[in-house]
Amino acid sequence: MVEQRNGDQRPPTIYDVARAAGVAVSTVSRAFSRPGRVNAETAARIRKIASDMGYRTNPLARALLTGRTSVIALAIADITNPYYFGIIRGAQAAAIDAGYTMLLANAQESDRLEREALDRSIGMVDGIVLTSTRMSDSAIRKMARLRPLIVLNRVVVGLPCVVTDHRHGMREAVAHLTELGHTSMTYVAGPEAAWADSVRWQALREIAAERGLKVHRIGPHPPTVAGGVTAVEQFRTQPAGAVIAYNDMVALGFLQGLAALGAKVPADVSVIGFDNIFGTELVTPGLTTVASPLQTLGATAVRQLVATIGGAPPQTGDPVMLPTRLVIRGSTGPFRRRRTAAAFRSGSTAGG
Amino acid sequence: MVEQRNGDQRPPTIYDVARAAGVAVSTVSRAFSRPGRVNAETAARIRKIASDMGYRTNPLARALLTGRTSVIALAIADITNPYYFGIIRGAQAAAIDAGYTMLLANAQESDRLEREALDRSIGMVDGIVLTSTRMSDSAIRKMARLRPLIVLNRVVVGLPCVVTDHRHGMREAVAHLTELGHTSMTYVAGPEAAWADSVRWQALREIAAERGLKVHRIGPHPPTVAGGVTAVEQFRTQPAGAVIAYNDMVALGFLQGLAALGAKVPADVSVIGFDNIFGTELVTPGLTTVASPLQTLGATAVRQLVATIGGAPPQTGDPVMLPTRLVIRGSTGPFRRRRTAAAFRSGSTAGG
DNA sequence: GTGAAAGCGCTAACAG
DNA sequence: CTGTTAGCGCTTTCAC
Repeated sequence: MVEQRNGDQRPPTIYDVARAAGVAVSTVSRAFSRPGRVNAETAARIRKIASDMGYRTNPLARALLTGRTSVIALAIADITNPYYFGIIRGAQAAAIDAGYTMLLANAQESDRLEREALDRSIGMVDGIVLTSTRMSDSAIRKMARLRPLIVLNRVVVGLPCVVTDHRHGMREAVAHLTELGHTSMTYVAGPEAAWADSVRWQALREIAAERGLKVHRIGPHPPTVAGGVTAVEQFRTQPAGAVIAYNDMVALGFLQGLAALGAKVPADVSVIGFDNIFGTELVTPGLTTVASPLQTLGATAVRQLVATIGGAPPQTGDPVMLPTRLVIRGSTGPFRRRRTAAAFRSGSTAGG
Repeated sequence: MVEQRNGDQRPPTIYDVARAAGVAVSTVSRAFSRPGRVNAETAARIRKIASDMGYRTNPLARALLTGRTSVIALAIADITNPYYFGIIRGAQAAAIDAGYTMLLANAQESDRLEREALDRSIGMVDGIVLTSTRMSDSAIRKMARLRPLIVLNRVVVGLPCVVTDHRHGMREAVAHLTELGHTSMTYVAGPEAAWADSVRWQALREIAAERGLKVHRIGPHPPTVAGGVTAVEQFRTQPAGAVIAYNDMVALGFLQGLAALGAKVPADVSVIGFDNIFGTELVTPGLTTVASPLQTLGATAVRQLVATIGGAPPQTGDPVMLPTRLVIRGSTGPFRRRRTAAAFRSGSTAGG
């Protein structure tokens, strides 16, 4: 009703620019989005005026009309976990490349919180990347019906997924230990709900069967440094010369626990982790680990999502599988039966 | 022109719900936003129908009208840096508490990228938290005119700021070293552009003057592990018994560099970092550090921003200053002049 | 307690 | 090449 636009504080609209330039709003709009279809001079003049006025197109209005916000959501199981840093970074870079902005939805390790966060943001985003989601398959499928969606670190049949080739990684890890003379190894399990844990453990069992190795599983343990520390208690009752941990956090904790016990790494026990997160190269000895392609994981997921948003058919077939790389540091060494046995002799806390 | 709404795939709108319920759209709208002003039965019926249809209000349309998106942007200098994990986490939690969603803008350590990311998202957010921004004061002020804004880890006069009390933290660090008998210390500087670096160094100089201590500054060095490693080269030409590093990343790298040289920590050199990031407790020896209240920093900034968005007057007076806490681990110990001298005797690479 | 109607700022037809 | 116009889906007066 009130005709006085641009009253005072509120930002200038396209109408204000049009009026100032003496052209129609559509011309202003075109001057920005399709410069080719406007007289070059006019376009330049409009742009000058617009920038002088401090005009910026209102992305909300545009999105309401076009249905595109150029924002994608990245759901993360736990922002605190260094594992996700690489993923976030890769995703962010790919998003920027494609002209998208990233909305971060932290699940805080909770199914409910993840759902709520996504529920809030789903209306504002063009697509979703679910990372190590805690949601059920059916909940994921429901979301996928609302928006293009891609699943990271989990396989959901019928949806586009990007995963790491844990099986191959485990094969490399075992080969490395075998070369060092180890024939018996303990797997320190992570959370049972974790997709990666079941894949890794199953792969280890199969490989052990193939090669005639002895494997033993302890856990489950929380996928944290603390979880690794406590795992040592369980381990010492039935020690082995080599330990493969669910992930680096657990491995790092395990290393700490061993040190507290006075056990030497790798002389008494060899330890391997998974992922190659920040910190694994800083501890002493450095942690040997099966590196996940973290940044590539994030970037691949985003790129595929952006393609889907752009109209490409979603890759609902086999999941995209990214390769691992074994990073050998100081925490693995030759098997020495006597040292191992001595280190964990009941009651002993003495080391080298 | 086409009357066929709800044609096929597109989500139901408020009109669809209104039609299905046989009421006016305004009634549907009220049923959600002001349940009190609608007949209770009717409201319940409408909500039932809406949920059955899978209706969800379009946040874009709402935002276009109300001018509120319930999204805030968090600009981060470098997502890769573990320093920011705690801040992100605290910010995220506070945002959720207040009913906001967080948009992450990664600056990738670049003034330009930061500006671009913010430019893209500024239209979609109700407010902005700038963390360790690389932008100039004037650029920051310009942004602040567009949206409520809060500056983290830097003081910009006239804008609301949240910072850590580095001065006090440095005082604690020096007190700790002094108690251990150190009277001479080296400061390993971070990037010159970093606000925290200048504050920390200046504080150290003042404190040293007060107490009659000898301080020496080397650098600047990149605020990374690699930066710390290379700093050792410079340090060994003029060693001291105690080192205060710009931050934990540098300190961690410094520790590595010392180990490579065969120097013992803390017997030959004591090392202190700043921030207490992930990893400082995992290295051997653990890093003594001046802990920053990372989560509190993020949460405080967001809470203040949300208050401002809600109409509270922005706190443009003195910056909010949050306290540090000295975390003593194994990297600091008593001063031993001879050990230090011996460890860095020119050409020597042998340790204790 | 409910309905009708006017836009929020923008873009995409459709005419000229 | 440019102008006119009809909405995108929602909330908010203003009537009844």
